[in-house]
Amino acid sequence: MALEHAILVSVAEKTASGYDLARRFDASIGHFWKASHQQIYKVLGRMESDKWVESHLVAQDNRPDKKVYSITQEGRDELHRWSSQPSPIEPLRSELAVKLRGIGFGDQEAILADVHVRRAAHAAQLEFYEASAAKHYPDPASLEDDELGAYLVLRAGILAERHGITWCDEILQAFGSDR
Amino acid sequence: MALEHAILVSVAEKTASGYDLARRFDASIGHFWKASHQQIYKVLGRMESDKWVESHLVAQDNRPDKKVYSITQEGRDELHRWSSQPSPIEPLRSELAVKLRGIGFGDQEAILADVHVRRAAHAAQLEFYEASAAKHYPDPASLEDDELGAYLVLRAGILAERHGITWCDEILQAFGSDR
DNA sequence: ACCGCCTATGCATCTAGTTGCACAGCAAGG
DNA sequence: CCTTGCTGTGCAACTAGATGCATAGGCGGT
Repeated sequence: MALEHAILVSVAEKTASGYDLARRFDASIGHFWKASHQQIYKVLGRMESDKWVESHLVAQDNRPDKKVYSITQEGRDELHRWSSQPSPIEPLRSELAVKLRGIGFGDQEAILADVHVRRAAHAAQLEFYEASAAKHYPDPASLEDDELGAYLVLRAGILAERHGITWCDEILQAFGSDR
Repeated sequence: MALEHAILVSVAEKTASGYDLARRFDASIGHFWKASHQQIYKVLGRMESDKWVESHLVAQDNRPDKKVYSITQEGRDELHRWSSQPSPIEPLRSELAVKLRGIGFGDQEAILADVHVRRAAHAAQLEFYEASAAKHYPDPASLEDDELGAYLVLRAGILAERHGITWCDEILQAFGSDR
């Protein structure tokens, strides 16, 4: 269960409310670990009872109060303990693969149309990641260790999208739909 | 929810018991859609009440009876209907990415050791997939459409493992641990 | 004046999937 | 003889996550 730890990393970088975290998950961490705001609030509650984080209420003008969370020493210890354990390799899960496997029983045209859409989505995401890399990490060779982590995560995104595009192209080419 | 459909494809290819399916999932489909035998039995039960499959008991010598499932017309219709819908792009989920993102708060040495292990696992899996491709699909250019599907799924596996290896290498190189 | 969107927090319900356990007979190896 | 492993089917309990709903004030546009 890594959502706790993803939140812990995010809160360790900078204190945040549940709402802030939900937005960060939409914008950055969420590219490789999705979470809805409902889930974030639920997990934050559990993390607070476990003493990994603590919160204080902050009143604001013209907007609702917010509960700002910060990491505790116990939270830091937990992060360190967790990072020293090996992480399981996430199994692949591809509905498209299942469809391809059974393409003889299905609707070939619809599947290939879907592959076209998927290719475009991968291409758009790749463009986004590459723009992000060019903007934030123009000179990767000179990064500090902690920035390096974030950069390598972005690299994973770039590699994954390229992999997705390559696969789509192979599929379309194999079925002669690459026009 | 694609497990139903993964099972449906497998049963459409060849009738099977729950046990057979569990083994197929271990050996082939399971490389891109994991399922435990408990889950398979549960889903088979639901599929039977939905009339997507039907079963009959087969007595055997020196081993327990088994319940052999076959696909119904309704099951075939459902497969076709399902394949004509677009499939959602599966979000990435990488615990290692979370660790890298927070490597400044964690145990760098342990994380890199884990990356070494992971690289080896990807390499072994790649070797397995490539051997499988060489054995079953020596001449990909001349495949029929239905074999093409299975071949392209294997290609996805190969591409994914290569992608995994590339990422591991980038990480190790970036942290100077590539020796 | 009303509509929709943003900030902000959360509960309730449902589903998919994991983990642990149970039963039962046969075969093979030490 | 005993243990381990294979064939075969399943239930029960739990957890993570998705989905839908609720509340509430302010802000900007038509």
